[in-house]
Amino acid sequence: MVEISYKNFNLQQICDSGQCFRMNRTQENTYQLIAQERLLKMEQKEESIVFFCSEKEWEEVWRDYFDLDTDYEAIIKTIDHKDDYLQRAAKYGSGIRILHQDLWEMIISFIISQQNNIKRIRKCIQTICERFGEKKTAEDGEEYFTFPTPQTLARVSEEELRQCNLGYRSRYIKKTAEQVQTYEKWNQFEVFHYQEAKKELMKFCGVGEKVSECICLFALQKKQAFPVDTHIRQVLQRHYPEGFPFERYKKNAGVIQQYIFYYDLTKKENKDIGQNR
DNA sequence: CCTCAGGACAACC
DNA sequence: GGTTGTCCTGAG
Repeated sequence: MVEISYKNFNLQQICDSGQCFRMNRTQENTYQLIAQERLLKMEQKEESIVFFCSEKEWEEVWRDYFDLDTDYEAIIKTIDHKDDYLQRAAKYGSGIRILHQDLWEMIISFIISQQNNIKRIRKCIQTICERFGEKKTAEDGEEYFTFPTPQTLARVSEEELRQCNLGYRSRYIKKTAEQVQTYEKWNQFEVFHYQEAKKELMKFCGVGEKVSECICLFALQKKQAFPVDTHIRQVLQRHYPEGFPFERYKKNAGVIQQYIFYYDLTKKENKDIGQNR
């Protein structure tokens, strides 16, 4: 068990920021995450977070995964003081961190994400893990499924993928799994710069510009990647009709994007709750 | 019944 | 190089 006190680190905000589809809230203040072939349980306390794993595992696996060596407060401080909207958004989602997730898993996850909503994306991924992943048992006896490997998904038929409700994306996934098998530069993604990584990722079937940017941000730690979906596009039009100041935030634009996304998303949900009452 | 949710791709012009 | 139709599914 490891307990850390860290200012810009909130599990609920990370959960709801739409970057990780295998992290869930299990109870009021407890969460679990399946990543790195492991199941990690966590508890959010007022001033700290408890991770139910050994000190060794925390240092070797999760420290990097949760991007602990990046100072998010410093990024927030670079925000234009006159930019009221961004100030509010960053303050609201100041506990968000950009997770260092697995490349292969992100490629498939964000291919699934196109024309899809978060709830359904989670369900689709859960299904392919249960059907094609490896069943494991955690130390406390809880069973979970790992994300299927490229080898496995390359052998799965398109029809079997369709039965996971992946729709027309089934063909993309099948083909990308096959492409990855024979892709020679796989190990080079760690050294590719942003533009090159983005371009290379778009060679995979079903990966366009938006999906590629998501993969760059959430798997390759390219914090300058700024995925623009229809949702973000609307926000930019509404709040930045003169254009968004990309130059100012260039190397951390992706972090800013996450603040905007999370702020706008949960703000809308709050509105809905208000109307229902 | 139709529309839309965090797009990509091929087939055009 | 820009535009348009098509591709699944489930919720509203």
